[in-house]
Amino acid sequence: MSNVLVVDDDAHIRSALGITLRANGYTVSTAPDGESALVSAAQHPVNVVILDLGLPDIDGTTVITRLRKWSGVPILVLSARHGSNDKVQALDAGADDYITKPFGFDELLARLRALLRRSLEPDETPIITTDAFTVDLALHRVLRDGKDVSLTPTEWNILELLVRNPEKLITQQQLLSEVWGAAYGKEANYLRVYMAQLRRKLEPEPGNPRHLLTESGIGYRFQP
Amino acid sequence: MSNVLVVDDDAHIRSALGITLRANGYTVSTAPDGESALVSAAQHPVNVVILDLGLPDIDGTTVITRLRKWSGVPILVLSARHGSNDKVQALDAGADDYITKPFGFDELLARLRALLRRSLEPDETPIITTDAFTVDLALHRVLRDGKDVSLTPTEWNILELLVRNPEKLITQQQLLSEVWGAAYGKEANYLRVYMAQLRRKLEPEPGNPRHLLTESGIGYRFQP
DNA sequence: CGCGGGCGCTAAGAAATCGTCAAGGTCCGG
DNA sequence: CCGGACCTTGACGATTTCTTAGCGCCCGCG
Repeated sequence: MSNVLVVDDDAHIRSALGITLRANGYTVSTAPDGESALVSAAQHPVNVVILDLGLPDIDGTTVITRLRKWSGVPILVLSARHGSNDKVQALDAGADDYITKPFGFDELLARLRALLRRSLEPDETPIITTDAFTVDLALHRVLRDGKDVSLTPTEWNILELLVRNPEKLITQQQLLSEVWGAAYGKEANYLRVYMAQLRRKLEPEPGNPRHLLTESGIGYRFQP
Repeated sequence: MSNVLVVDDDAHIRSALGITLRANGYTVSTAPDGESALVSAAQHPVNVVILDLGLPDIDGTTVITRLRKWSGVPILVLSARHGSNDKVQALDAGADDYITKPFGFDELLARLRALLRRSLEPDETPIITTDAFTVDLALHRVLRDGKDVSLTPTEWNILELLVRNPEKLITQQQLLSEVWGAAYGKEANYLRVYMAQLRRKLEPEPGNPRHLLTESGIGYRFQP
C-alpha cells in the first residue's frame, strides 16, 4: 500500500492523522519539522507528503521548494491560513493541493486518493519468461514462439500456481486443493494428466521437461 | 500553449473565466452543459477541464465518470456546494481538484498551473482500430467500412469494456457485474447472446471471430 | 530376477460450455 | 392503442473440457 509522510509540528494532529490514515490502509511516517521531513523523505521512499505550512524551523514554502529540487512526490498542503497569497505561493512552489483547516477527514482522504491515482505508476505487468514460453499473468495469456497458446481453465490454474512460485516445490496436495478444491486430496491422477497436457503445449521436448519439473512422490516445480 | 475547456451553465462565469484565462495565455473553449462538454472534449484535444457541478442536463459526477471512460485529462471542479459528500464523490469519480464558490481567480489560476505542471502531454486519441471496424470511445460510435454501426446500450457497454482492455482476458463475472450489475453473476447466457450479436455486427466472419474471442470457461478477449 | 509403486501418456465417454435461433416480455414514442 | 427497439428466457445441437480407465515405462527393493 501507499506510504504517506505527515509533516506537522502539532503532535496531536500527527497522531490523529496517523491513526486515520493507517485505518485506511496506508503506511505512515511522521516528522515534526521541515528539516526532519526532508531527511525522512530522502531516507525511504514516500508516495505522498501531507505538509503543514506552519512549521517551527523552516518556512513551509521553502520545504516544498527544497523537496522539489530532487523529488516529484505529490504534496498536499495543510494550512490554517485562508489567504489566497499563501495558497498561490505554496502551489507555485510545487505543491499539488491545498486544504485549509479545519478540514474534514473524508475530504482529505478523497484528495489523497486523487493525488495517488495520478502518481500510480503504469501498472507493472507480471510477465514470466523462459526459453520456451512466456506467461503474462495480467493479460491471462501464454505465448510460445510469438503465438498464443490456448489453455483450458484447469490448465491455466495449474500453470498460474506454479509460475507464481518460481523454483518453489508445490506439493500435490497444494495443487489439488488449490485447483480442484479441498476435497480432491487423493486424485493425484488428475495431475499427471494435466501436467502431460501442459508439457505437450509448452515444452519443446515434452518427454524431457526443462521448466515443468516433477519431484517424484512429492509434487511439481516451475524452473524459469 | 495549454487549452482549457470551461463548462458552466452561467454565461457570465463562462465569459469572466474565458477573459481571465486568455489574459493569462491560455486558449479557451466553453460549453454550457454536460453533453456539449463531452462532445467538445472529444472533438479537439484539451489539456484541462474546469467543470461546474451544477449543470442543467447531466449530473456533474456523471460528466466526470463519462469523461474518464476515455480521457485522462485533469479535471478541476467548481461548485457552490461546500458539503464534503459532494467533494468526495467528485474526487472519487475522477476529478483532480475541487474549489468551492466564491473563489479567488489567483487561487484558481495557481491550482490550474499545479494541474498542468503534472500533465504535459495532451491526451491521446481514444480511437481503437482493427482490420474490420473502428471504435471511437469518446463519441460512442462504431464504424465499419466507413458506415456507422448502431449498437444497443448493452452491446456498447460490453464492447467498451473489452476494447478498453485490449488483448486482456475479461472474465464472465467482470462483464456481467460491469454491464448488468453485481447481482447477475450467474446469467452467463446473456453474454452468449450479446457476443453473438456483436460478432454479427462487427466481425467479417461471425462464425470465425478474429477480434472478439472466446476463452472457453473463462470469458472473452478483444484482439486488435 | 520378479514385483510393485509412481509416473507419462493416450483415448473414450461424460459433463459442461458455447453459438444460435426464436419466442415472449417490457418499455417508449407516435 | 400500436409498432418497434430492446432485453430476457428457453431450447437445440456443436464444440470444448473434464473425468476416468488402462497400459507401458522406469526404478528401487526384496
